[in-house]
Amino acid sequence: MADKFLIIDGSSLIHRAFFALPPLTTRKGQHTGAVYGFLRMFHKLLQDVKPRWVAAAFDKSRITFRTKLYADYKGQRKPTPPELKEQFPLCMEVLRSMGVPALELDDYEADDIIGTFAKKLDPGLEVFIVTGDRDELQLIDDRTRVMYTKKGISDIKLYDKESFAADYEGLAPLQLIDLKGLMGDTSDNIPGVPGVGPKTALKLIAEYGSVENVIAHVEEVKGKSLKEKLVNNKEQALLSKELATIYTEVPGLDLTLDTYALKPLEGKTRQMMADLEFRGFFNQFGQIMGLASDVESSVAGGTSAESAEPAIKSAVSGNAAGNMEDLFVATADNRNTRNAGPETAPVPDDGMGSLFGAPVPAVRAKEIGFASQWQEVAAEIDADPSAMVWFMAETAGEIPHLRFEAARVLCGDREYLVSGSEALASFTGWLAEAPNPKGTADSKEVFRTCFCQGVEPQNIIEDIVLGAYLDDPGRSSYALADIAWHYLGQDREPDCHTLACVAEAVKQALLDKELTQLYKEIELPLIPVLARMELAGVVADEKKLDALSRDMAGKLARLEDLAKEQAGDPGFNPNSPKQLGVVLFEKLGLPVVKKTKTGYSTDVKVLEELRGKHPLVDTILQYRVLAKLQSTYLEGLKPLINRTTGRIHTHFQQTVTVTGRLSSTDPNLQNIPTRTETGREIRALFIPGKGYDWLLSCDYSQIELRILAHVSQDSLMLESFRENQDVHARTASEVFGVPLDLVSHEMRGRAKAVNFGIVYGISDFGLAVQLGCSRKEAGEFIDNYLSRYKGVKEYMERMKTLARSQGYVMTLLGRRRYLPDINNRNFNLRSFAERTAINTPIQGTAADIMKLAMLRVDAALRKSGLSSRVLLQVHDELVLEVKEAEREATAALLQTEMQNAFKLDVPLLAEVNYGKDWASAK
DNA sequence: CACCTCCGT
DNA sequence: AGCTAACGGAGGTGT
Repeated sequence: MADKFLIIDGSSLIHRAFFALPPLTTRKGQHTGAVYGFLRMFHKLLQDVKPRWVAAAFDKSRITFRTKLYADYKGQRKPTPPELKEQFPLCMEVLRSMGVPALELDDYEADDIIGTFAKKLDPGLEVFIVTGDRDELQLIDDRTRVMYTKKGISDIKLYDKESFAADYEGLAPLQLIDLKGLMGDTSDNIPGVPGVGPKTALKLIAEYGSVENVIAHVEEVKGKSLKEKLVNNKEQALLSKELATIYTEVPGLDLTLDTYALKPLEGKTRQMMADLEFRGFFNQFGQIMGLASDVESSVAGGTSAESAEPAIKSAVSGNAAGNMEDLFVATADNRNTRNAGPETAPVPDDGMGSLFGAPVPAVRAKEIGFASQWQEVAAEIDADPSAMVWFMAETAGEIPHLRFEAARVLCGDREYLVSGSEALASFTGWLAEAPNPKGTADSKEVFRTCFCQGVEPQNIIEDIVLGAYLDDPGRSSYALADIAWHYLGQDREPDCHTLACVAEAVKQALLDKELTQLYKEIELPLIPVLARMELAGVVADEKKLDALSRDMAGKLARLEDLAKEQAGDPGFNPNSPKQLGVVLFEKLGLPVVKKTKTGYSTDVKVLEELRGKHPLVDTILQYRVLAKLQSTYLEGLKPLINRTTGRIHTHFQQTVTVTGRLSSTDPNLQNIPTRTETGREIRALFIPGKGYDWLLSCDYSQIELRILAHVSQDSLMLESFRENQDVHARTASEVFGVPLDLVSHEMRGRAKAVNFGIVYGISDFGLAVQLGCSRKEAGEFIDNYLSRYKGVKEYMERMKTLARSQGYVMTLLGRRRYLPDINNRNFNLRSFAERTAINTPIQGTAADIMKLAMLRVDAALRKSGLSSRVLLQVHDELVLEVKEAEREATAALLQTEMQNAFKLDVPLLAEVNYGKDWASAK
């Protein structure tokens, strides 16, 4: 095989790494997340491609040669965040210290440098280009392949001529420039032909081969408007093609191969990695690139305990488990209390996770296709009832007919691949019977599926996705592959082996952080409860929904006509904020109240101010309210009514919010309208299902403020709740200095806003906006409040100090949230982290308590033998459907369990209401 | 896909 | 000097 030359598009990859990975800073505040991600990727590439030579290319400035040509094009590049900008030179420095030339030129982009390499290098070499920029696919030829990071930094697709053709309708790589000529590329300031998107462009180029040929045959093109566009914009198309073309004749590049040969690492690289706090990284690269003599001797001599030891360890185990975790945790976590990470998972090198397509596992899984085969396997597994079983199941079908479609099972070193309906049915039953402890990745789906099959899984003692979420709820993804990347520092297939390896790391992290109890006693047991709620679903009265929707459609049509008339434009779209902005502020000349990033703001607040200046404003306000209700809650709900059950089955997400709350999707049933009259009509569509008579709702009263009273131990607040006062009125009385019985409605309203503000981590500005008063006035309210509620003030300070010193805050049940920006030099980021430090313990504890309550309610209902069932959770409210005969018993049970879910230093109050629909259960 | 707007706790 | 109340999901427009 020919020797390989690897060319790295440094600019695009660092960019990718920056957005794909969590931010990371050194103790000194140097941002290193993108450099870290880049190096991680580089390491992987060295492993997988095994190049003999490596070069990296960078853009010198963001606006360069080709884009300059069209610098006056209306679009502008988004500004590069400073945290990212500072990492480019850093990365080049690291690469150069490793002996990898990092090239940048004044007049050429990284693309051009790469293109020139690709074309000018000795034709006997194999060339690999790695990039996050699709443009570079045009460089593919017989010996040049492009590794394109499809998403994030780990999902890499290797393109050669064939795979390019497969993705681009049989086009040759170079025809990409023709495609760009027509469709343009906003991110590169390439205009293309307006109105021609990827689909049309692909069709045209597939047919005509090039932009020039499309223009030559423009008369044959079907579609009048398309033809017109092409004719009117032919110069622009040709220019766009030119802009998209990578220049491959960059002069003055050093093409001597020796310059790019990989060399052993020197001490300076080790120093640099240490400065960046990339512990362990140096040794990983060292294993591939070798070490120069100055480093080897120091390792052998054991002068540097920090790096020498891991070098030996990872050399022995042949993997880098734990390093990744160390690195990420180093920024956000409490560095003092963490123990050393590397003893996490033994990661067998099974050859998985190659960048090049499906890897072959070391040991093939045994395929199980018949029930009898599974029975044999089950007997083997059950022979040791303490043996841990890891499994991953794929499900198919819809509620109430969910079923498993395939399952992978790992027990010890035996792995099975179960398929076929009989074998899977047997497997499903086994989940409910086997004594073995089991672990998986998304157990809610397992429970849902098993419940549909009439069985209840037993001894599911691990859900790794959930565990990873508790370890750090702020991550952007909890897909198994991403979790594996995080904990193991490797690209891994999301399979049982990965699951088992990651599990060790996750379990250890939870132990270290004292999260195991929250995990085992609350979050895991909650899963089947959520699964039952989802399967139960809730009935929306479809007839009324249709009627309401028709009614609404009529009103909307009339308002739309009116709006068009008032705007003086029959093409006016009242749904378009952009068009509205033009009409209001340019055509009608109304004063601009507020601007958004991209234009005029037309939100409610703005329109309210403009009310009376033009009749259109009022029309739009009315239109907006109805349009929202119509599209989101009427038309939006319709397709989500299950055709079999006739009910709406939302999905409760347990690993989304940073504070520990649940979220609800498809549809979101946690934001059904309630405030306006029309809104309540929508809420009233939700009714008890067949066999039930009432919707019963129980909600916590002021739970967040009660938690604030508890955690702050503020004497006024404690007293207020212990005496069951109206807190907002009491606050008004304190802040405005009037006796409780003289508090006016308005004063109470303002005090209420202040109380909310406190919970959110108040600012005078925010409160002023909320109250519609001056900032000064708002500031005085706050000062007044804090001088009366001293304990609250101390609490706020305490949380900020705590966050600053340990890097995270906790809820009462120990749930953590990391605040990496708490010491950031950027005022806005720091302030945000400070407000979060105040809010999260409150909001998160409320979420904890609600979860406890759900477990208690679920258990108590089952024990009681009542047929009432929980359908929905809306943060501080549970909604159940109940039979008339069980109404009072259920209400009593519900209230008791909710109020006693957790012991605070003030009483927890929960109020029950019931009705024939959700609106009247209030 | 980013942005705006708006629904809830 | 400038920007600021916490946590979410969804629909629509326009690139």
